[in-house]
Amino acid sequence: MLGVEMYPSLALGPQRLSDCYYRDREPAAHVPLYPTTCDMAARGLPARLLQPPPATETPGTPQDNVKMELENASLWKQFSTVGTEMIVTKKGRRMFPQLRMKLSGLNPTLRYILLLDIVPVDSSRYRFQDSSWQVVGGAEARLPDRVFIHPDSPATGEHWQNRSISFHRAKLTNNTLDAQGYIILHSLHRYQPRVHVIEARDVLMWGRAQHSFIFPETQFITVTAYQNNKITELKINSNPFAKGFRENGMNCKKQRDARLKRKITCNQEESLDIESCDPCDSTELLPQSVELPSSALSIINSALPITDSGFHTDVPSLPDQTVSDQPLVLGQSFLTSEIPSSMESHPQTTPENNVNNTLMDESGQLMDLPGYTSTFPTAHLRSSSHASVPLHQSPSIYSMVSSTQNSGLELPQPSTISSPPSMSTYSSLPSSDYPGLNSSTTMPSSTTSPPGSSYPPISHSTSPHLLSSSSYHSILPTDQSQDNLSPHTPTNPPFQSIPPSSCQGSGLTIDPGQNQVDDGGLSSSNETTPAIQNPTQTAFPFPPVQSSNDPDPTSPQCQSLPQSALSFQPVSQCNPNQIPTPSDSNTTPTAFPFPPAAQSTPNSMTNQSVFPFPPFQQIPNLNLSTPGSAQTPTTCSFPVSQSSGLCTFSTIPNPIYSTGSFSFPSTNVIHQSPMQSVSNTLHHTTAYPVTSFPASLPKHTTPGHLQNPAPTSSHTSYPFPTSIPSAQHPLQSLTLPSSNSIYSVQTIPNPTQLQSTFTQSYPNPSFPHIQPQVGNPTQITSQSFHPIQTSNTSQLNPQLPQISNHPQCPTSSNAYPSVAPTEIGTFSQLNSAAPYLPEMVLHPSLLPPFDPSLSSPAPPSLYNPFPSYSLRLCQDPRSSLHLPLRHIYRQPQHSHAHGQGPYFDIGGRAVF
DNA sequence: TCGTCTCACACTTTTGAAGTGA
DNA sequence: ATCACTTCAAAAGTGTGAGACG
Repeated sequence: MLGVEMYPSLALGPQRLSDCYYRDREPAAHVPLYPTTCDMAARGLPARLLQPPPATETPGTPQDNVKMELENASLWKQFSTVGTEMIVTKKGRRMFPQLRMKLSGLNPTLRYILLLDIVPVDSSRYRFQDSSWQVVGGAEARLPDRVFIHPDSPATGEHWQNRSISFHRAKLTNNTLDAQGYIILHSLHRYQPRVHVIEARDVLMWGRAQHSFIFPETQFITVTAYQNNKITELKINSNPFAKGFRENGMNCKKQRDARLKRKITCNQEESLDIESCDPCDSTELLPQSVELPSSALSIINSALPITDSGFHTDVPSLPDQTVSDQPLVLGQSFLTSEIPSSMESHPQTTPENNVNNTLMDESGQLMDLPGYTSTFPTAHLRSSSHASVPLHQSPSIYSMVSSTQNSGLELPQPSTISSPPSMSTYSSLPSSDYPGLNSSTTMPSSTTSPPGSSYPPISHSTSPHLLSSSSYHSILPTDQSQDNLSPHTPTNPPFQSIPPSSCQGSGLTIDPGQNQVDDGGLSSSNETTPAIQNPTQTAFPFPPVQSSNDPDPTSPQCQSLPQSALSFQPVSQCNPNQIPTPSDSNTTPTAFPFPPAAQSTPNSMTNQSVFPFPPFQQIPNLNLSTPGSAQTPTTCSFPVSQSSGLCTFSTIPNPIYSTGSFSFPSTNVIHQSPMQSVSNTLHHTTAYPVTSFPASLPKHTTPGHLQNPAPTSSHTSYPFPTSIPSAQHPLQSLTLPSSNSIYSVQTIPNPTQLQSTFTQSYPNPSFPHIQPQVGNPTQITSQSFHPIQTSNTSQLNPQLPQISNHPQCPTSSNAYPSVAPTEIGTFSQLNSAAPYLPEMVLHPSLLPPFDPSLSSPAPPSLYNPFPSYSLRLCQDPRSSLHLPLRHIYRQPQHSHAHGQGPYFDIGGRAVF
């Protein structure tokens, strides 16, 4: 089914939805939704429409405790330490490792939809140079976000909790014209997968309770061909489909070389003998016989001993590598804890077997060998405890921030969750959540930091100039970070402690040159790729594609913080300026709503000028709060971003929300968990940073630029945070102008602090992950976004401590508390670019999921159970739609036997 | 020339239809 | 006729390397 609230646009009242949707037994075809339009419309709608349907439910239900655990976190961490790369192809490529998680805390009787979306972590483009990922420029225009709906959706909480949930059918593509509904990503960009759990009481209604989860260790860089040999090794060793490339495999290099030789020899012989030889002669035989001595024998030798060895050998080595090369990575810490004892104990031998039985991912788990785990700090163990461990324990699990209504409820959970209050805030957010997302997106831009801000972290690490490399770091003064970081090192400030060398390998580094480039890019903002203009900012700044062209999308933009925050005014309200931009942006299909930098106001944000979008959402918010400067303009731009994200805040009318739930909620909640972790053993927060790509912050972000105005403080740097705020938007901004910064703050602890904590605790992940993405991921992960007064870093700092200290912080690092919706939003849009709205495509495969009889025995008492059938959207929604749903339409099912799974195309453009 | 992307290839796994037997 | 199990072929997933493209 389709969740509406996730995408605010969709969130319109049931009535509305009904118009567009209807249940259908038919296998669901892809149903792409175009949130943008929806969002737009939704915003225009009266608040009440947006509000969630009256809930019969009682708050306080288990929902509040919703937790998600990344089952194969150890595998992910392994990859993360090296720098996870995901192949993207035109035909679509599955992710490996797969996203496999376990949910807990759901109301067994309620139905939920699980969504997967992947958002850019920053607005940079990367290149693998000198054994590390370096920022080489601004990101390309953001594509319409697409959401993969778990085929089992909707299903009862019992259903989800009784099994591991895998998104292995989700495919990634770099084909911007993809009609399959796959998730479209740009190559050589860094992304962060997010999982959303949306309560679906009714087909028409989504998201009363929304929980979003981000696992920092799942960040990855998209590639068309693997760049890092270590990643290739890991993939081969852990992916059953790549068995053939293992040492003992039939398609291993030796074998291939041997075959090649054979061919060559054959050809030679043929050429020599061709005249005399009979074509029928088995060339193979000849070659083999000839070659055997050399290649064959060698192969045999190697193979024999190895057998599984390929795997095994590799495995051990990998861990070693990771360990040695990279000092501890955040992930590592997690790993240790997370890795199930069983896993650890696993002899190398069994991997294959296990794999067979388990998901492919599991193979990865197999990977987790003692050696590997050992790498992780013991301390983490606790937090990480993980997977095998009870949910809360598992470090991997992130507690969610629920946007759920109930949010106010408990959250007793020790480990993950943030204080209840925060929860409540989120709850209110539901819709806001997304908004939050949006904001996040904006953030990147940097509100906090100007262009640089978004990448601040990077800057640090990579370039001395830059602020702290990691997002967190970014916050820190450049100097500090710089000092610590080596140019090449991934630069996560946190990881500074880590030897550069280690970092280098996997860590991302920023290109010194980038800054320049970025700048240039910025100047050219108009160009198709905003990102380019300003890497950091650009990314975020970019308006959602949709917005650009579509009114819808634009609307979001317009929505820009101000609106959303304020009240989701109709698009029309948006700045004219902004609107135009979108058109301009057209650059990508996604077209960024945001107007060129010029539009943006210049004020506070110097950079902004460059980017149409205010670097940070915050700014907008700030602006709102403080009328000032350019912000306004910026806000406009932001809106887009906001809109782009899940955000649809507009839909959400929650009072709380309005109140500025933002700041706190997200922060509190989010933070807390992270904080907790951080403060204590976990460092989760740190972990997050780690996960995020460290180093590579785009140089472009020049420290100096922190446009931000001030309030955000953070210009310093936490772009993300800023974004978050923006997400918060409107409401928050209003209430908490400063709050904006808050996010940033929360999410991003002080750079310094963070650094200290993180770095200490975690080595850079090999991943270049920039931490922070902070903006996004961190926020999310950590949840942490405290309502920090973004304004000053200094402020942030203080907060940071708090965070760490936060009593509530759950011990288990592994468990990731759900991210506050807002945060999420930030991410998605996030960071970067958050601007675009996601496209949702519903795959046919979804349909089946629900078999009431099969699924949970217990019918939802609260509401009438709706049929499991997948929803069918209006086929040609567009025509009818005056509303948001217009975009929804039905896609043809996949011919593939294996359903790809449902995808929603949030973007404004049609899936086809 | 370089970086990036696409494609065909060989291999493995997964899937689902067909066959068999109870 | 139904169900469970096995077998087999096709489809799909995977990394590699050559080549094309800009």
